[in-house]
Amino acid sequence: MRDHDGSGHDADGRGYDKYAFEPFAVTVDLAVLTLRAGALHVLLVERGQEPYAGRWALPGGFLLPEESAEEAARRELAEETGLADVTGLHLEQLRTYSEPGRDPRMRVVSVAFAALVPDPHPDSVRGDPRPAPLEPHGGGDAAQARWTPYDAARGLAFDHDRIVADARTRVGAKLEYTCLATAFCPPEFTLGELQQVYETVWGTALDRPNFRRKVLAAPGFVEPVPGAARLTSGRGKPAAVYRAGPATALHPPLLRSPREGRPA
Amino acid sequence: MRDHDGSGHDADGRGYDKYAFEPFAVTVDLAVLTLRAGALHVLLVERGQEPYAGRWALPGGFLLPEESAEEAARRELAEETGLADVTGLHLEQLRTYSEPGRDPRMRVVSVAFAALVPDPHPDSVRGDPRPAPLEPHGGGDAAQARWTPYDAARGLAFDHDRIVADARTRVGAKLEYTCLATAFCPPEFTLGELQQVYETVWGTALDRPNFRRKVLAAPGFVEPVPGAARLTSGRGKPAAVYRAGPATALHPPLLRSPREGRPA
DNA sequence: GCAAAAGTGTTGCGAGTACACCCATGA
DNA sequence: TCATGGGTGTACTCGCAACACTTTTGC
Repeated sequence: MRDHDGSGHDADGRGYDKYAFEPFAVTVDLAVLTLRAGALHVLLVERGQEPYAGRWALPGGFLLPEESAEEAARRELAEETGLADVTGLHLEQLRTYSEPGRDPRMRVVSVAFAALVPDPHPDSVRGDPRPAPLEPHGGGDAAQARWTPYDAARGLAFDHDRIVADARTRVGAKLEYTCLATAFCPPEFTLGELQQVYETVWGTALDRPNFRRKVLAAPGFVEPVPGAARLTSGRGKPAAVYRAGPATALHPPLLRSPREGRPA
Repeated sequence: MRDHDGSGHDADGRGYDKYAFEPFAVTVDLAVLTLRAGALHVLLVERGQEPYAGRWALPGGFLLPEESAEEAARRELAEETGLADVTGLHLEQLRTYSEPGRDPRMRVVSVAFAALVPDPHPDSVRGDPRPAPLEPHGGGDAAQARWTPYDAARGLAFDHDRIVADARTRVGAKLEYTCLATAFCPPEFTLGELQQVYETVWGTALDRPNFRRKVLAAPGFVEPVPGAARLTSGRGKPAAVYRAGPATALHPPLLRSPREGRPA
C-alpha cells in the first residue's frame, strides 16, 4: 500500500522515492466557451514553439507554487480574455488528463476546466452599443488568440481535441439539471436569449411557450428585473428582462427530450 | 499567456522555470465504496506515519513514471482490496484537489477516484456460500484497512472528508441517469438487490412494482439470465436473475422524486 | 397593414405513482 | 397456513408537448 507519507519509499518497500523521478509538471488547460452568432465558440491560441508549433491549442499554463488549480485557471482566464472581472464567471473542473505520452517532452498532468463567458461580440444591434466585454489577446506574446466555432476546432495540439469535446458534453449535460445556462448570458437577459443558449448548445429547437413556463416554474433560476424591457432583434414586442437567480441546481430539470420541438 | 512550451519561462516573460520549483507530487486517492448490510461503506486505511499518524485515510499513492492516474488508481485498488480481477470494476474520476496546504509537507496534487465494488461479505445465507470476493488487507505494511460505514467515516486525514462526501454525491447523482448501480452488484443479481442499491444510496424507499417496470423499460440496463432464479433472503419466491446490460446511459432516467415511495 | 418577436390559454396524451392482487417458497 | 419476498395488473393524476391565439413593436 502506497501512501501519503514522506518517508521516501512506499509502504510495501519497493523503494519508491518521489524525488528520484523526473518531476511531474502540473498545468491547467482551459476550454473557454461562448455563444456567438448562434454558434458555440472556443477560445484558441496559436502555439509559437515546438511541439505543435503553429498549431492551435487551448490556453493554459503551469500552476504557481502557491495557487490551486482553480486559482491558476482563473488567472489564466483573466490573462487570456483581458477581462477585468473574471470573479463572476463560471469555472467548471472537467477532469484531469495524465496519460504519460500526452506531452512528448515530459510528464505533464493537466487539470482541465471549462469556462463559460457571455458573447464577447453582442450583435451590436441598434440601441445596444455596449463595449465588447472581452476581447482575446495573445498576452505580450506573438502568439494570437482567436474565437473559433466549435465545429472548426479540430486538429488541436496535444489531446486538446478531446478536452474540447469533453467540455461540450459536460456543458450540454449540465444545462439540463443546473442553472448553468445563465453563465453564457450577460448580467441581464431575456428569455429568448436564454432559450437560444439551450438551442445552440443542444442543437435542437425548443417550443417557446413551454420553455418559458419551465424556466419560470423553476424556483430561483431567473428573477425579473422590474420594469425593464428590451428589444432583442429590432423587431417585435420588447421582451421582459431577467437576472440569474440564486439557485444553482434546477428543479425540475429541463430535459432535452428526444422528440421535443422541431429540428433546428 | 503561459503555455505548454519547454522554453523554461512563460510566454509573457516572467521568468517561470518549472525546474526551479519544489516538484509537485501527483497522487491518486480512492474512495472505494460498497454496500454492506444495507449501508454504504468506505474502505479506509490507518496511517502509520506523520502527519495524521493513527488517523484513518483513503487509500492512495503516487503515480509511477509510466502510468496514468487511471492506471495508478486501478493498481492501488487491486493492492488494497486484494482482488485478482479489478478490470471490470467501475472507476470514476471525481476531481482533482490541488489546494496548496492540503498536505503540510509539500505540494501534493491528488486526482480522486470513486471505485464501486460489490459487497465483499454477501449475506452468506443458505445456499450461497460464495467465497468473499474481496477482503481488505494492509498490503505488506502494518497499517490496517477496514470497511467503515459512510456515516462513521469522519475526521479523516488530509481533505479526505471532502473527497468521501464528493464521492457519495457523485454516485448518488449518477445512479439517476446512468447504469452505474449494477457496479455495486455481483455479476448476477436480482431486481430486489438492484433496488436495494438505489434505496441505500439515496436513503429513500422505492415502490417495487414501479422500480421493476422502470428498470426493465430502460433498454440495455439489465438483461435476464435465462432460466436462472435465486432466493435472496431465504424466504419468499425465488427471484429472476439478471446481468448488467450493454448500456451505460439510462434512458429514461430513474429520477429520485421528492415524493416517490415512503420514507425509508 | 404586415412581419416579427413576446407572451397567454387550452387541450389531449402519456408517463408514472399508488395500490390491489396473485405466486412461490421456507418454516 | 402464515410470513415473506417476487411479480402482474390497473386506475387516477399530473406534467407537459402541441398548437391556437393575443399583444406590441419596426418598417
